[in-house]
Amino acid sequence: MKKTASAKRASSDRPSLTPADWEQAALELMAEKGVSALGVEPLARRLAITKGSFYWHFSGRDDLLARALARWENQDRYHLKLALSADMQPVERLSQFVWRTSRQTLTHRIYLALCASPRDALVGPVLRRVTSRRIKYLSAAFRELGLKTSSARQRANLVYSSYVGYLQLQAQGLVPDRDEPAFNDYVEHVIETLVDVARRAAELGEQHQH
Amino acid sequence: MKKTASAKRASSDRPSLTPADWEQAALELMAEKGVSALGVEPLARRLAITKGSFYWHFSGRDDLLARALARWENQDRYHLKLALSADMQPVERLSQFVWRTSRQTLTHRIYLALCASPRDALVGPVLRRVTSRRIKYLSAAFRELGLKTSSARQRANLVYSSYVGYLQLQAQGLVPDRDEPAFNDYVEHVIETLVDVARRAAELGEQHQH
DNA sequence: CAGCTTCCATACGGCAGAGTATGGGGTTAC
DNA sequence: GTAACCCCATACTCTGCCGTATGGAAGCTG
Repeated sequence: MKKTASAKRASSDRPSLTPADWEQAALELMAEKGVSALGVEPLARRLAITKGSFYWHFSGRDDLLARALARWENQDRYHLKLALSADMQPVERLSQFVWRTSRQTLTHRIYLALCASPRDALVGPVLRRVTSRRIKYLSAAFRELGLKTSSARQRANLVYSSYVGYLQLQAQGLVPDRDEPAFNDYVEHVIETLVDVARRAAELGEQHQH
Repeated sequence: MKKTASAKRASSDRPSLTPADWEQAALELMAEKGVSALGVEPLARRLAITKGSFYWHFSGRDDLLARALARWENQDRYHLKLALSADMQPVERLSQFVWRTSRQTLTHRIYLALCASPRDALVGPVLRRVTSRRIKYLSAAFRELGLKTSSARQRANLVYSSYVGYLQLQAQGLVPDRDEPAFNDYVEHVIETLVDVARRAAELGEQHQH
């Protein structure tokens, strides 16, 4: 039952931090205070430990940020792969995407934090890759729905823009929380406007083709 | 022709900075590097002057930020007032709002920077007020279009979310620039999806009422 | 038990920025 | 002309963080 190579100290009171622990704590700190708030000493204080530990695992602040971002990107890619492997109809997939926005999960809050620093040399590339992947996912779903390539991409951009904007309004506290009934109404409004209409339009196009 | 009370030094080479100069420079710096990058010494270097000048006009960094934000909020409120006073049909007003997104004007870039720091004690209240005002403007336009109060507010939230999200994608460089033809296509797609459909639905409701 | 590795604590030097103190040049007022 | 005021430069302290150097406790290894 050996977990990792660095969990050897079983008798001590504290189980010796792994790099993964530092990366996860870095992601949580960024989700709360933003990318610029990610520092070595603040993070060490948060973990009730000193810098001596950090600089044994990492070469510096940029190293930590890069590895934490890689960790997050892998998680996000894994989630997308799961969504793709699940055999659902396009409408279900799109609805699922919209509904998933509600969950104030850590992934979304980190994405929001990264959006706040798009010009960062380390954040920028990761952010662009993740965003592109997600938009491609949406675009494929709309194409399966029957839309042309250009229309599907435009609709995907629109849906994704409204997703990102909703995260922003959520951060400002100007939008109903997910436990309120008004939130369900809004999500249904979004699906009706951006998904169902496209489906009906596509069906209309099919009728014309027949 | 006395401009302000502090433009007295006419014979010297440099015309003596006013508080408005500092505030404007602060807004431009924030638009480029974000709210957290707004510091006294960096801004002084930017203006080729020393801190001694700054601390004569302002009590500190927070004072500058608060006054700069107030300045920006007034500008934004003025623009909204202009848009309201212009007698346009609701569809025109909504289209104008969408089209205005394209202009990479300073106001939009500052709004983007503020969105990145919604939890800041000074930024948060200003940001919420401005966002609420704009959404109310959109909601009123949709109500004039014939939508019910709840539907109009939902649609306004959706349009505004897509606006904010588009700013974000624009910052990531993942969206066509406004000089490319693809941009015009996209904007027309947005208007078609979020404005025209609402108009037709409202007309349909009117027909039912008749 | 001696020796090595792993992981962390402590202490230090260095830098960047905030805020303060003080003086000085230029302009206006009388 | 001189006194007062406006605006800015210079020099200073203080704080927070980075990165490094070094030692030490705990565990495994023979």
